[in-house]
Amino acid sequence: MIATIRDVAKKASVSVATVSRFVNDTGRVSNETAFRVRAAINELGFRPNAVARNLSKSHSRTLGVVIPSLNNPVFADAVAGINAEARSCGYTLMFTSTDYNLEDEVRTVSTLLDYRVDGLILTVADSNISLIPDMLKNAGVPYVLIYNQPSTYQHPTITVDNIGAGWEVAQALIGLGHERLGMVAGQFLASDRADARRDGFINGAAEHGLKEPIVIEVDFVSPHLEKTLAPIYAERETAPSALFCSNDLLAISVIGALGRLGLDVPKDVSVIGFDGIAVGTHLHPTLATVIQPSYEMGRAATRQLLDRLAGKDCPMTKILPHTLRIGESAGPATKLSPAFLINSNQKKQWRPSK
Amino acid sequence: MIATIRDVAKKASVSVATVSRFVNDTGRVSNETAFRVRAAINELGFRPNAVARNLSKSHSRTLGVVIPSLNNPVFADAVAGINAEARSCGYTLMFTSTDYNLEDEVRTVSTLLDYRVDGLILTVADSNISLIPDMLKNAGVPYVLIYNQPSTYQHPTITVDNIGAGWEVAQALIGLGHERLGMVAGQFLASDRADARRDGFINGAAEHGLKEPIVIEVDFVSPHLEKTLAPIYAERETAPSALFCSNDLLAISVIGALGRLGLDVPKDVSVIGFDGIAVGTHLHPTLATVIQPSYEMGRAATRQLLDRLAGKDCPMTKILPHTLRIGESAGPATKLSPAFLINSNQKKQWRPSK
DNA sequence: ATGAAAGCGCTAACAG
DNA sequence: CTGTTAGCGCTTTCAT
Repeated sequence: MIATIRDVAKKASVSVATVSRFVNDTGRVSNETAFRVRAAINELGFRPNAVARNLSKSHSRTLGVVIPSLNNPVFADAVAGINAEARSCGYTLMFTSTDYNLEDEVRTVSTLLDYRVDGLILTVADSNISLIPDMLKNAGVPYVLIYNQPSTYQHPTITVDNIGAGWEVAQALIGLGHERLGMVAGQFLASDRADARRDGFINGAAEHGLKEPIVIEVDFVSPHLEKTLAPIYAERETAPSALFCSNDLLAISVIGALGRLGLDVPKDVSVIGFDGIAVGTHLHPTLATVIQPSYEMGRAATRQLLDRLAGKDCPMTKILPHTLRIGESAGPATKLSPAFLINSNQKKQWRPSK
Repeated sequence: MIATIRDVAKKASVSVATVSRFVNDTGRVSNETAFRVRAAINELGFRPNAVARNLSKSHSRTLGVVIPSLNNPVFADAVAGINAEARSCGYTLMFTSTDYNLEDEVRTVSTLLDYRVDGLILTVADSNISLIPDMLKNAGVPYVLIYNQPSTYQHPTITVDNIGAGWEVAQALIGLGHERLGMVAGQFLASDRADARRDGFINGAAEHGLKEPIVIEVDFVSPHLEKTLAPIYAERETAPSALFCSNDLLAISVIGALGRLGLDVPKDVSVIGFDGIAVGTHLHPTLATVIQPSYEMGRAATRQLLDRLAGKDCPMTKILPHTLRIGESAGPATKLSPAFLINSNQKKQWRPSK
């Protein structure tokens, strides 16, 4: 069995109080006593039991992290940021992913609460529906939402301007000459952030008098995507010449599906995603997208939470800046002509001007 | 302050022992007592303090997870599997990523040990160098390595046959007519598994009398890759016609870099990765790769760890099956001719026969 | 500067 | 069936 503070005390012929003081550097300890204690600790390989300490003090130096899925790199990046910041402040993470399962969400938060995490960082499926933020607020447990876009700013949140970004995407696409816009949203459609992105996008389109973008909802990524897109692109004259996808993963799949339908991106259709996941920059064509500073968002959320724990009062909502990257997957609209029926293989790729 | 077991006991006019029995369903409690206790619990919103419980019992129902990086989806997938299995067994995860930093590795493991996790699931940078497995073994803390490929099987490990897979890749490439093979490895080269993959690959090549594949080592993914590859592909006659990358992320970058150098994959160069990350199937061309059952590996590791905790003795090493997927990024070798200097844009893509 | 002792919230004998 | 009580390992007054 691993040595306890009592073992150390005995071996050093001091009281446990002294050992405790030495270990935590709280209160004076004479030099020679310190020497003996240090020796005992090393001999015994003593490491203070954090569980016992946590029970004694009233905190755990532990943060709960709950996100929908690690599958999406955007969350993985945020967790990396959370991890970095938390560790550098002496906190360790209790982590769970919920797979967008509402019940799991509350179950997992309850468990984390049982472990008495000092605070929680979470992105819930839909912050306008989830009971969790209110539950946390009532319980008096510090927390901050990340990525979520509550319609009212009553919960601490780190996010980007999803509406504004959606609007910018519309502007950019219109600027490239596109007139028939579409949006494709995945499981995220039932999510506050996807909603916001769509609203901004549709507004942007409306502002230019374009007819409302069609919204294509897809349930699962892989096989259905092609089937969903096929009928739409059977009629090229009416099909969107530019597609805004609610996230990068989806955008990548859409590009693939479009390719398999014989359509070239960006020559035939422009595609733009959301998130700015790293892999997008390595693709060919590179992925046009709205970049969220995910890692930074993770850090910011952690910092805010820690500040809150320290009693500082922080701004309720922090909007981090996003960046629109017009990668190669988005290009100028080309006028449709009967020629579009001919599968010309010229690779005149449009490249963004720097 | 949140209610304690004592508050409940008082309100229900019973002893704490009875409340404890009721909560943990250990020992009989009369119906009417149960009724009162339940009422008190609900009224007070009592939730047992897991920290206190953990101190009392000698376990924490907590598992430590340490992996190099969440940046690589392959780890994210494994963590998802760990999360699923652990949660279904009532365990929660303490998570940290180390960014391949050796010092961080031991620091983080120490912290996890301080929190008295019941066991650890980890992939260390290089299990043949890391002190951690031995440290854990000596400390008597249950653990299992995942993805690692220790040269001697003295640590519980869940992995795939990296050597065999590397060998198969060589065979497959040779079967496609390739004679000049190359391997490109990233930060992973200082890793046991990348080593194993390379060994298998080189052996496979040697078996067919091919000259030893060149090994291209790259430090960072993004910009340097092109610079590294450029001089090699300046001389097409000697440059590898097929590249085996130590992981999928790297393979995707290589394909991108090659493209920017004016080389087409798979027409000019075949590229095959390792891991089987999901995004690979959505690319165009789809990524050829060795699929590891990452999610399953995470689950298997967790199950094995839990079994070990339960006292069952498990096989030291468990090798899960991998699958070679010849995606579109790997195709038949084309004989070089002076024509290769001409940038012909025919899109005659090779597709794997099912 | 150091020790004694009372908790932190819960579990688990041991009595009754 | 239920209550008493002694820990679990550490922190923290309060004395000395």
